[in-house]
Amino acid sequence: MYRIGELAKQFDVNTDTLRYYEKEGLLVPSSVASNGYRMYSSADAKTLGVILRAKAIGFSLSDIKTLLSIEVDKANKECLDVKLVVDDKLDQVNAKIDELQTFQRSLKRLSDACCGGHESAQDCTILQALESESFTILSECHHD
Amino acid sequence: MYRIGELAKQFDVNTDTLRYYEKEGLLVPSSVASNGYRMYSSADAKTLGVILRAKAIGFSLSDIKTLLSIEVDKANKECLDVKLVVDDKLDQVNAKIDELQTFQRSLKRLSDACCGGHESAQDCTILQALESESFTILSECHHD
DNA sequence: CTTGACCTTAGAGTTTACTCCAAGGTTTAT
DNA sequence: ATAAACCTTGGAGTAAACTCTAAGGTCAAG
Repeated sequence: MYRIGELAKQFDVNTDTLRYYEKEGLLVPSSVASNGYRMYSSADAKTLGVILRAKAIGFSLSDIKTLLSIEVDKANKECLDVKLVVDDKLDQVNAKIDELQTFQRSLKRLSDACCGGHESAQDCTILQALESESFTILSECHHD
Repeated sequence: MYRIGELAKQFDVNTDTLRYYEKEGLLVPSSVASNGYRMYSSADAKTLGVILRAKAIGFSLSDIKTLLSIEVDKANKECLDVKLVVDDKLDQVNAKIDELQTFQRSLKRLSDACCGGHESAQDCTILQALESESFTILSECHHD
């Protein structure tokens, strides 16, 4: 059994984070001592490990909650249930990457077009592009 | 001169958004009518265009504020000043893409390893991976 | 017996970019 | 005259995942 500070130190998180996870129903300490202190079992510690690993690969706390609820009722769940969560997140991540790559292309085009020297910004191609109403086309142009 | 609702309709934004941009110092209407109505000039409209285009390519409102402050003092600024903002944002976008691609690889590996069928989740490879302390290595493993 | 390190709760603050609401004033049309 | 469609202000609410503060209780060491 660990007190909150011990568990927090072990996993290098803030004690407030653990209280927050409890409030969110992700990690409820398996018992409470007579002095009111939260007491975490090694199963709790294992669960925290799962939470942090899931976070590290991009799951939101809400996703993780779903995953943990499947975990506790494994016997009555199917692989499909688990895979759906993962594939859903994968779709979100892919969509976000696509969006950022669109940003990236536009920014790179702006950057490459600009001399970046000590010349006056009066004629800066970047500012001109941002002022130009036809610039939006750039971010949607797919025939590079 | 446009009233706030006219400008909002023209650019398909909420009037509250325009008031918010004003509060943030991004777009201050060039005059206020005697009845207290905000009056936007066509220069203001052009600035709004710049703001929305900059937003569309991934700049935050704070970035845009910097860009606009350069814009109004173009004569005393250099191309370098502008390019630094763009390159800085490009670095941030690239970093975010890298992070998401790490997520993507981990998620894809999880997904691919799981049958996704109607089998019991008891032996699901995804759940096993999340429970395994050595799993973190996967997200950092570069020798595919 | 007091100091310091620990723990408790409830609640507020952070960030970003809005969005909504209430209560009221203005303008235009019928 | 009155309704509809505008506009004003100030302030609260939203999402996500914490982080911090205040005021106080607990515990071990010196």
